[in-house]
Amino acid sequence: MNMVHFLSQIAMSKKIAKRQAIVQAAIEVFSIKSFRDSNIREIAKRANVAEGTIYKYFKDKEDLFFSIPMEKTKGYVEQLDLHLQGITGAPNKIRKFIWYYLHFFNANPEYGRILLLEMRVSKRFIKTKTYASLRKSTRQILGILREGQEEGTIRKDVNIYLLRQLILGILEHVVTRWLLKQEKYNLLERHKEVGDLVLHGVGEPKMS
Amino acid sequence: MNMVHFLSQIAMSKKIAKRQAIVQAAIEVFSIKSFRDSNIREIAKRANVAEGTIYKYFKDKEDLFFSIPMEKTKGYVEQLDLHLQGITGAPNKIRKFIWYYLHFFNANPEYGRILLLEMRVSKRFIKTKTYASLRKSTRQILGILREGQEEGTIRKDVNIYLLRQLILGILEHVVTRWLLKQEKYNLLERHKEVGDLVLHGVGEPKMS
Amino acid sequence: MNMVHFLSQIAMSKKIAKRQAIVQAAIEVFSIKSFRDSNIREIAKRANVAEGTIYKYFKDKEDLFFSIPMEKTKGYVEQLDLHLQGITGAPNKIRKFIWYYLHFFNANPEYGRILLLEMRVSKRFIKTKTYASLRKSTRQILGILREGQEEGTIRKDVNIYLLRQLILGILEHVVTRWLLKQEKYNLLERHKEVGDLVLHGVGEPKMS
Amino acid sequence: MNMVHFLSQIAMSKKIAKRQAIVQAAIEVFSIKSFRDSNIREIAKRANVAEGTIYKYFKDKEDLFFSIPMEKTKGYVEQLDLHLQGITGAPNKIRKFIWYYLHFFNANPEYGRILLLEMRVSKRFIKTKTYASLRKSTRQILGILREGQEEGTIRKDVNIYLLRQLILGILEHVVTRWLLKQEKYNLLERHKEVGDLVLHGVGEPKMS
DNA sequence: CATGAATGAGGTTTCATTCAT
DNA sequence: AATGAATGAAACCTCATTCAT
Repeated sequence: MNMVHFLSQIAMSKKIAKRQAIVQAAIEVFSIKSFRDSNIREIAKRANVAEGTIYKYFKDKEDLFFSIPMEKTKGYVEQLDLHLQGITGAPNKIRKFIWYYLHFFNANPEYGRILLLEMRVSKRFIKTKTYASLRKSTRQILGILREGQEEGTIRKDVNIYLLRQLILGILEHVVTRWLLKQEKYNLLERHKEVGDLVLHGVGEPKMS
Repeated sequence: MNMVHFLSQIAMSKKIAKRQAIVQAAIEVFSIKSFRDSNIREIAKRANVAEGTIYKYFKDKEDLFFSIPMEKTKGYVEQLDLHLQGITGAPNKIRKFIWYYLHFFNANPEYGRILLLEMRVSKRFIKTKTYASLRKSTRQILGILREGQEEGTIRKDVNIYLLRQLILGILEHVVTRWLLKQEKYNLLERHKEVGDLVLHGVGEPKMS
Repeated sequence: MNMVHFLSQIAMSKKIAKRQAIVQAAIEVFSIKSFRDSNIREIAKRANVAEGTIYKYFKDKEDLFFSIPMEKTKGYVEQLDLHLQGITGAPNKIRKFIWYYLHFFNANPEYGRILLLEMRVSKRFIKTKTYASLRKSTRQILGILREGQEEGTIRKDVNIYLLRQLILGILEHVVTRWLLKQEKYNLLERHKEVGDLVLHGVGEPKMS
Repeated sequence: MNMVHFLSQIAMSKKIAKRQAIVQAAIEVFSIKSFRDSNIREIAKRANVAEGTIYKYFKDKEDLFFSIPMEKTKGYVEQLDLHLQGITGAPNKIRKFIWYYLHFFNANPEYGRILLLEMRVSKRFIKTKTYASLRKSTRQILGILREGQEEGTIRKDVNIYLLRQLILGILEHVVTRWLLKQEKYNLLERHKEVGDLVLHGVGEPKMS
């Protein structure tokens, strides 16, 4: 590696670090107020950069906003994959999925507020590339459900797309309520119950 | 009834009508853009009143916004009560609840966008009186669930608060996706499947 | 005239007066700096109105800018018509036209700076309605030139469109130089000489 | 010539070349948008240099802007001199001057837009050294006019300063209109007519 | 009671210029 | 000498709210 290359690498990592700092500041600010109520000045102040600097890294305010899930999604998917490895049987995988979902937002409530309270309901967002890659991450759940149907642990007459909606629906609902109640309890408390409900339904318990 | 009283009643109903017109215009405008992106000017134009007039009926923009669910909630609850009458058994009542929920938003997508895409995730809103009365309407579902546990159609070891979250979670999720996809299909198509999923779960079908 | 009508007339004339005040302030500001270097704040200050008020009367900064010539052009054309009345013969009319042109800008140097130093060279301006009406006012000069050709005082083989360009060219040039030299001399001093030059050309004096 | 000197000469010509590249890029950019609407970033991009580099060669944006006519004027004057050589009689020289003026801008419309639509009307520009040297180039026309008066082809009672204004006025007017009309026709078409008009005036044709 | 003209604070974005590398 | 990241001031425009009529 020659000198120029070496120096450019340092410059590059500095740029990445500054970009990260801006995104982190944006997460903090956007999680308190809505997109419209947040302002660039405060993000710049928190990131310790000038306002104009933000526009060197992001096209505009919306670009910055929608850039937030990119990194976060990557980490989420990678970790989820690790957590699912070595687990056998769809039911156990579903329980793990539920656990990890709650665990993740328990650890990232600020990002949760942005993703679940703002972006999830934004007409603009669902046209974004970021949204596409986010959807991809929920696609793996379908694989688990199909696997369950093949191994006989999940009924074959269930619409797995709707089942996914049920799982995501209750998770989103639980996390959303938790966020709106200012995270006054530990989200993970719920994980076993949610798993039971999703897997066993509301009818009579199965004889074993 | 004397004349003055009579005239004042006419004046009163006129006032109520104008208030209604403003709220209706607000629903139309707030359902297109977010609270911050909507403006009073357009609401006034649609309601055929002057901008200043809105401030005779509502304290400020937020007051107008949060006034929207009041009327709507009243109609929703009344109709839901009627629909549930004469139905026996918790499972049937749950199915009817699901059907009515989907039916209501299928008929009121504009209000749906306001309630589910905006208010449901607003920190301010959950401190509102309106929110309190809205919650009351979802409280009746607990009664149905308890009834089910007593009559033996719902397992006694299920946390009914969480079960309510599951029901509301999937319904909100289904309606939210439908709204974001510009209502391109009929929401009611889903009602039977959702009921099956909630009631039977994902395990092996029960022998009858 | 009923009361409402009467009152609305007062309101109307107030609005017109305020609009006039804004235009006048705009003339003062735009004549000092270029369009881009001028700012709305200063115009508002000079007009004694709030910045936002300007946007009630004009769509945006450019709309305000291009609104300036409207009124002025009207006055110019009307006065010019009066001045040309009762004068016989194209040469005399041309002399009067030259005199009035110089007289007008001698009396309105601020407007001159805006029209001749800014608008005349603006690609945007020539697409404006205002420009169209302005051109109309220079069209009457063609009538005079045609009249001259018919009465035999102007050579028939001269391209009158080019002749108009010559007349406007020298007038614009003379006024432009005067404006750039901070109006240090009286513009009307030039009127006779310019007339001679345009009418007699540079060749040998005609024998009389 | 020693080695160091030789190398420094190469360095020098490289510097000159880079300066030229910047000026050329500036001409391209400034001819599209106004001085204020043009930006250094785009000029730097077109010149294939960094933004900061421009500030090594020019004090600031205005310095770069006003540097444009320097080179161009030099070429214009030199070529004009060549074209006038061997031509006898003021009228023929005036015709040639007109022809060359139109020819030059026909070949350099970008520079024309900068010089005639921007600089010519800039209060700042007329205080520039560049402007002084530009004026010098129009001074030679006075020599031609005096020559004409001495040889009897131009009337002695004509104010030659005003006559120069007439010639420059119509030329500027013709070229300005052509530039604003996006150069849709060939500018040189006009040259003979303009010469006729300037030389013969509008009165009766001279008997020959 | 109704109006709508007026306000002016506030926010996003651009861009000439600097300076450390 | 060249770079280009960083700066931060400046400006247009919007809009909720007020208040005189």
